[in-house]
This record gives sequence, C-alpha cells and structure tokens, in this order.
Amino acid sequence: MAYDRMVQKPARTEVESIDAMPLDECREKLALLAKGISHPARIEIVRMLAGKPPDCQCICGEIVKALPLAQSSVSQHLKVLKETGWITGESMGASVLYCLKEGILDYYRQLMERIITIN
Amino acid sequence: MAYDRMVQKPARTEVESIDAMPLDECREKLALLAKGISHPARIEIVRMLAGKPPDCQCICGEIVKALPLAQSSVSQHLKVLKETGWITGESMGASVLYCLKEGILDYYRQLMERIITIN
DNA sequence: TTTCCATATCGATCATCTACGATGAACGAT
DNA sequence: ATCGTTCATCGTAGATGATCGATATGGAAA
Repeated sequence: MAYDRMVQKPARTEVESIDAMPLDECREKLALLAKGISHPARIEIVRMLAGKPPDCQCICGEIVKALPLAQSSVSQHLKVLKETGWITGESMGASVLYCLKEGILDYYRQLMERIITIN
Repeated sequence: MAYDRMVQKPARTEVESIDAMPLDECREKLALLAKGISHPARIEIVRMLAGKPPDCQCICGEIVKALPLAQSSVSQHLKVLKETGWITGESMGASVLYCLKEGILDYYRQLMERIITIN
C-alpha cells in the first residue's frame, strides 16, 4: 500500500523522452517537479533563471538578494530545486552559478500533457 | 520577511483572467496549484477526472478503488485538491461526484507561461 | 427506525517543510 | 598565513503532510 516517499534520496528528474515512459513513472516525475515549484520563493527562482540567456548565468548571491528570505533559507530552496530536477549549480570560484536544466520547462509541459491526456 | 504560509485557510484558486494579475499573485496561485499535484495520488486523481466527459461524473468510490490507499487517505487527498483549486465535489445522494474545475488545466498552463515568460 | 452504504472527520504517529541564526568550508585577495 | 566573501550545512522550533484505523454523519433501503 501507499506510495513511496519522494525527495529524500536525490531521486533527480532527468530530462529524457517521455513517450515510452510508464504511467507510474510519469506520475512520480511530475509529482516531484510539481513539488519543486510548490513554493513562491522557488517559483521566483525559476522565473529569474528562465529570464536569463541560455549560457546560464545567475549567481546565487543575486538570488539571495532578490528574495525576502535569509541566505540559509534560499540555499535550502535551491537545494530543493536541484533535488527535484529543475536546476543545476556549478561552482565558479567562491560563487555558484545556477541555471535551469536544459529543456526542463518543455519537459514539464509534456509530462502534464501526457498525464492528462493519455488513457 | 518570509512568505505567507499557504493552504491553511481555504485560499482557493479561482479560475480568472491572469493578464492583469500582479506577479506576486501569480506566484502564489501557481505555487498553490503546484502543491495540489505534488503527490502521485493526486496526479492520478486529476488524470482520472481529466479523462471524463465535461458533464463531469466521477464518483468518490471509484477513485478510492483506483488508488492503493485507505479510504480516509484518499478523502484527504481529495480535500487537498479542493483546497488548492483543482476540483469541485457535489453530493448526489449518498455519493459525491467530483470533477475538475472548469478550465483549470488551461489556467495552470497560462500561469506557468506568465511566470516563466514575463519580465 | 434500524440497518446499510458512501464519505468525511478525528486522533495518533511519524516524516517532511519552512524558517532562522550559527557554524563550516572553499576560495581570492591581502 | 590571515581575512573577508560566498555559499552550504547543522541544529532547532514549529507548522504541515501522509497515512492509518476508528468513528461520525447522512442518505438509502429494508
């Protein structure tokens, strides 16, 4: 009975073809991604990153400044976004560059369509 | 500092025009809807309802049978979906008919686009 | 009205989320 | 080596989430 718990182990969402994906897996992946954006702060982060050119530069510090939260809280939200498959983070010296995972928005849209449409 | 907590009081998502909606509000509404589908069981429920004709008939009992959860747990999930604005429920004798809120899928898509695209 | 369904709610338990300040770790510059 | 900057992690507190069995509620049927 019951569903597996979700985040805990970094069950990362990988961007991949969904055509052949079993329905269960679609559900799990969509649920995980939805959890990723289930908080206004995290939506704001995704929004900021989506506005950047694809050569991806958004420094953690900017994000912290843009949000009404303590640095440690923002760091937590960034971690959730990483664990749920929305973003990647890359160290650049002392700073960290975050960017949206390539194609993740389309991927999310497609999961929605698949879930809602099929069967 | 910090964002308001979300669900608690039934801050229902109403389907309405988003063109004139302030960005904050978009964020809040999208976050709430995303929270609604942040669990596989709730995605499955939305999927079942989306597959029904628009004259909306899905009896609670069917949903309970379709999910690997106790009746009380399913009832909880249905409550969350109501509170987050995804579904409506209407009593029909002893049973309850659930259906997707009219236009909610488009609404969700539009919120996504607005958030990701604007500014 | 008594019994039987179908749902909702209650109470308990345990896990997770959100937030913060404090501390740690990595780096660049002095 | 030391210092300041940048970011992650820890520890904590309180709220919320997920799940179940048990119980309440309300309509249907007997």
